[in-house]
Amino acid sequence: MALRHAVLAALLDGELSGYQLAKAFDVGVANFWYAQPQQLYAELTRLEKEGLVAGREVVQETRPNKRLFHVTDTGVAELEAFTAASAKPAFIRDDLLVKVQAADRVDTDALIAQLTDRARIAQAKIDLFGTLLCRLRGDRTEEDFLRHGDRIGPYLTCLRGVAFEQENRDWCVRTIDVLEERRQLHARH
Amino acid sequence: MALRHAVLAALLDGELSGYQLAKAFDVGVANFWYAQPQQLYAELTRLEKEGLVAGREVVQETRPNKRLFHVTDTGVAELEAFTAASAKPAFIRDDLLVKVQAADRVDTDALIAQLTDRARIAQAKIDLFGTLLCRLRGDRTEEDFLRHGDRIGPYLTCLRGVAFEQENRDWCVRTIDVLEERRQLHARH
DNA sequence: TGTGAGTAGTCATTTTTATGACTATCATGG
DNA sequence: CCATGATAGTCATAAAAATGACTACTCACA
Repeated sequence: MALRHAVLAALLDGELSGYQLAKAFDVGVANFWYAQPQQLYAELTRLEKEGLVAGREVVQETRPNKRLFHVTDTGVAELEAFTAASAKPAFIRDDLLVKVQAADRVDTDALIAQLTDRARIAQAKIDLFGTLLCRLRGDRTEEDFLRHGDRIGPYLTCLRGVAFEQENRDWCVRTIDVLEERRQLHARH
Repeated sequence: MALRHAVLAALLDGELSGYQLAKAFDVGVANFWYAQPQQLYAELTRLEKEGLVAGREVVQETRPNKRLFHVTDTGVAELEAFTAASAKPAFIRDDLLVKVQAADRVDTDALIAQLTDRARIAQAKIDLFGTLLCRLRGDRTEEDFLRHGDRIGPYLTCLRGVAFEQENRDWCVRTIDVLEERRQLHARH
């Protein structure tokens, strides 16, 4: 039960429809979780049945009606309990790392292509999160916002997301360098 | 099918028993994957049935017999294909981030306790990976090893693991600072 | 003499996560 | 006027990951 809490945490920002939630989770919610729309709708249904979120129907003229959800007091209590419980340590679990682990036995070109692609994606995320951070803190400095802002949770997780992606990009670039240098050394023989 | 390739990649280092493999995956194989022993035994059985790994029985006097597995040519080919296929972008998916996302609504003390704990675990991993890196490169410098070593895959993934955990630790410390400062500001009113 | 820890595994089941295939309506561009 | 893409979802099923409950033997320690 993890997506469950991710949904609750995401809904703390205000009322959202399943569709809007899906948009947020599609980009990874600042890298802290990722899920398909179907998973979110299913989770929202379960959460509502258990009374952790409540939805209200919003009738719309020009587009399909939607249901906006918010976290109930029971839901906040659940998040409290979740926070107090110990978290299992995080790990990366990334296909790309598996590929690099096998670097000595697989095609270098294919691997470099994957790394290049990943570096590009990471950079895009850095940019995205950068603008997101600016939007969150408004015209305040980061220091000021973190001291006095009234909703810093998303900002803090977003900072983690940026750091992760920078590290990701840098490691990809470094790994590409290593692989290319080895290729050249090998070619000379 | 992801654990599958992680197992194949891990077995490239040489013959391992399910039990040894479980030891490696227990610490996270340099943070690139994590799995329970039962999952590994099950995966090894499947892999053997499909001919991607082969095992040989080793009879032992003093302790239970074991089966050592190695990757077959078919297995290497599978890894090749896997490497060529595009990887889905990685994301963190960490309970702790979910908790921090909800920081403004949950108990600060509980959250700080979690962050402190995580920072400690991260530091332990940094140390662990540090010694692992030393062991992998022997008496060579990192540069020299990466240029001329003949098994650099695990070293590269381990570098990623170290960077990840450093980032993890630093972010935890920073977040704790922010939360404590806000608590003090709040207490004064 | 039994208690706990380490080695080496198996079987069954649940929980969680992910995918495929759908239904509607509206707006926009060509 | 038709195709595409956005909005707003549902239902069923597959795949992956995680858990619980076991067996069996050995060794060291108190």
